[in-house]
Order: sequence, then structure tokens, then C-alpha cells
Amino acid sequence: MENQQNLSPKARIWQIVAMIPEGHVSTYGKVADLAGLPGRARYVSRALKEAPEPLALPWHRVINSQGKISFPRDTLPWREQMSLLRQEGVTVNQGKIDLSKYGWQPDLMTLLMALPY
DNA sequence: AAAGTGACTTGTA
DNA sequence: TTACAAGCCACTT
Repeated sequence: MENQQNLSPKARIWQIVAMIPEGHVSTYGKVADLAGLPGRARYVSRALKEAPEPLALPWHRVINSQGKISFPRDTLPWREQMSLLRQEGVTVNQGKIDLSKYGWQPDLMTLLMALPY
């Protein structure tokens, strides 16, 4: 892992998302913060939508600050995200995921290597 | 240039 | 608790 200060904002977002471990989740806002882009949660969703397929990013591990999947309920993408999360053991109750339980807590070393200082 | 659009977030009621 | 308003920012019309 290398320091990403010279990567484009979009690439930093992709890199952060790629670090989210299986069975865990993060939020658009948190990813934006970790990528050095505070206040740009919406940009994270855009970056994920535009991510090249070959990167095979775990896009489904990014949910909103309410602990909910941000696609409209019962739409195709909503079902796919729900399915992928359940496959890795993330339980969804009443459409919500317990962030205190599944929220990704990056360790210090990970942050030191990843943050754009 | 102005207004509209989102896979967002936070504050307030 | 849920709901709505504002704030937010990068695009697109």
C-alpha cells in the first residue's frame, strides 16, 4: 500500500473503498473523509457509479449514514446490494444495517498509509 | 448563466 | 422514532 496523495480524488475514493473488509460496511461520508474529501459524500456515489468494472470494487459495502442502502427499495440495484451484503454475513433488519456492529474501523497503520498527507 | 439532479449528511421538530 | 428542510458539491441541461 502506498501513500495516495498524488492520486486523483476519484482514485483515492476507489482505493479507500477497496480497503473495506468483507462483512463490514462504511458510509459515503466516511469514505469521503478518509479520501481527504470532507463534505463530498455525493461525489463518492458518483465515483462508485463511474468505477471501471475491472477494479471489482466492493461497492456494496458503502451505505448511507442512516445505515440504509441508498437505492430506492426493491429496485434491481437495491436487491443486488442487499444480496451481496447478506452473502458476507451482514444482516439487514427493517432495511437497516447496524453501523456500530458492521461499521468498518480502520486501524491506525492502515490510516497512516492511506491518508493523503 | 441559471436551474435541475443525485447510490449524501446533519439539524430540527 | 420518522420526516422534512437546508446545506452540500460536481455535473448536466
